[in-house]
Amino acid sequence: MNTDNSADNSENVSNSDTPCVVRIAPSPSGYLHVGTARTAIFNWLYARKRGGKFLIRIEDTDIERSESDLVQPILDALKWLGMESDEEIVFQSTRDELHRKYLAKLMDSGCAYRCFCSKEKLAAARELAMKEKRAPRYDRACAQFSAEEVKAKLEAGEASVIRISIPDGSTTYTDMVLGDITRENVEIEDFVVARANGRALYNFAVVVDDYEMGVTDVIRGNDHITNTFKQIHIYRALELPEPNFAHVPLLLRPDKRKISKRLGDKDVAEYGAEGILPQTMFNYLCLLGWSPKDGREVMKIAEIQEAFDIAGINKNNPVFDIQKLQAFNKDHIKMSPIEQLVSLIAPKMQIAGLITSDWLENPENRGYLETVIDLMRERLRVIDDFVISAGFFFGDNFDYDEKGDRKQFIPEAAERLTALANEFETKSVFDKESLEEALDTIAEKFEIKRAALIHPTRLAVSGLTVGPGLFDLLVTVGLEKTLVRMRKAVEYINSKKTEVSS
RNA sequence: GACCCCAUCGUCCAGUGGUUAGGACACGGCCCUUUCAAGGCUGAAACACGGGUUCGAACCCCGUUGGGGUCGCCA
Repeated sequence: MNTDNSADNSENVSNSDTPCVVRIAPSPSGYLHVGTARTAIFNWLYARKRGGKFLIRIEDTDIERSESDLVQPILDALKWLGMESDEEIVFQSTRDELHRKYLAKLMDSGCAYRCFCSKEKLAAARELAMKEKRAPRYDRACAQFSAEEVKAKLEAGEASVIRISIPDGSTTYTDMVLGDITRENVEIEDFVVARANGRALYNFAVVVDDYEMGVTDVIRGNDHITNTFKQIHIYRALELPEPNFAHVPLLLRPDKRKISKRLGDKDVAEYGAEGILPQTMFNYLCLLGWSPKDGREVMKIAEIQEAFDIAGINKNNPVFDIQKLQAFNKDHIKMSPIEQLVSLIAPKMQIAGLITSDWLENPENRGYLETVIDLMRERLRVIDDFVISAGFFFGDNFDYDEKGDRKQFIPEAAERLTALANEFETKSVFDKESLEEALDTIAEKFEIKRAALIHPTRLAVSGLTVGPGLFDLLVTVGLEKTLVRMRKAVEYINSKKTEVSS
């Protein structure tokens, strides 16, 4: 009799060949945070792995403003990550009638009753319970009323909500991630399923919608565990089949608090705007709480899809680490197809004023941009780095790095750069070999190390002290610009000299 | 406070009864000397604590501590 663990249990509740329907159910906030994105990813992976369906439902029953300006950003962010609903998107707010139908069914089942208690009375009771260190639970006062009493109150126009009655005993379900979870039913109060105005509340609407949408597997955040017990009792009262449940750990901030918009945690779209690739985000997010167990970390989405197994999801809450996200991004930039990089980088260059909107239409320009990207991609952490570290390939308008200026643009550099520029000019071909040859010639002439020429030249041509190999850099920039920039630097160095002497 | 969940380097992830406890990010050092924000090598760094079970526990059980979540006529 071996003890069950979550992996074994998950095998029991759903075998991997069964077609499934999963859903992600965000509420419209105009914002998709990384936690929700990650939950969506797990759902999506689960569906893809089994050839099932991935659906999106917008839970907008409370928020009056279910305008598309609050919904669209969420959909956009999901799409950015490569996830779209396999069916038409469901808006919970449009299903009021359906919810009411099931509410009537619930009343008929005898598993629910009308409650006439005032909000004030309930709030006071709750407060008292907390103060006395008891769990706040509804006292079932209204469950005692006879049918006649209820009828009379209703006719008298008393406002009432609907509460579900939770039976005695205990409730256990098998979580695909956490294994068996049990709760004493006395801990689950007779919660409200419908408002005084007759509209269904969250837990009830979710059950109805999940059932109607054919959802077979509910994969959501850990924070829904208590809801799961409530929902199970709704399924039972309505005599509907229960789906499988999986509760994935919550994403935490470095200070171990739950990630939230309020605390300034970034929107998924913001990471995108800052130059994180969607495949990086996808990869990093699903590795928070899951791994392929074989040491692989930086993976393509197809690889992840292949290796994914919900039973392998951890139980503990991981901390979101932006440093590691960026490190992943560096690797994904290296592996990413050039077209993707061009399409991401070009708009940023336009904003930076480095190229015009039609610049890319010229195939020659595109080729040049691709060359530069290939030269630079090795050292990019985020897409935005490109604008900073490769701007000099596209314009002469740059300042010299301050430290580099002090260190490299010493008085002697003027003469050396001039000589080197002249030597470059004599070369019939402008390639790595001849450049290296020219540099060696001048180094010998001045009896200095190559580095004493290389560094000032780099600074003169790029304004930077770091970057790709100098000869690659120069070949890409081209002879003409190289000479102009070197001579411009010479002038600058000379002007520094006169400033000092005057 | 009640209930539920969780617990391996600073962080993420391996490790399910016998391992020098492994990898990644971050951090330190060294190398490359054509730079580094690139690359290579390397170092420091963890089984929360206490009891059991067992010949033997990071791993199984119990407790403690710590962390997280939930406790609305919100979703």
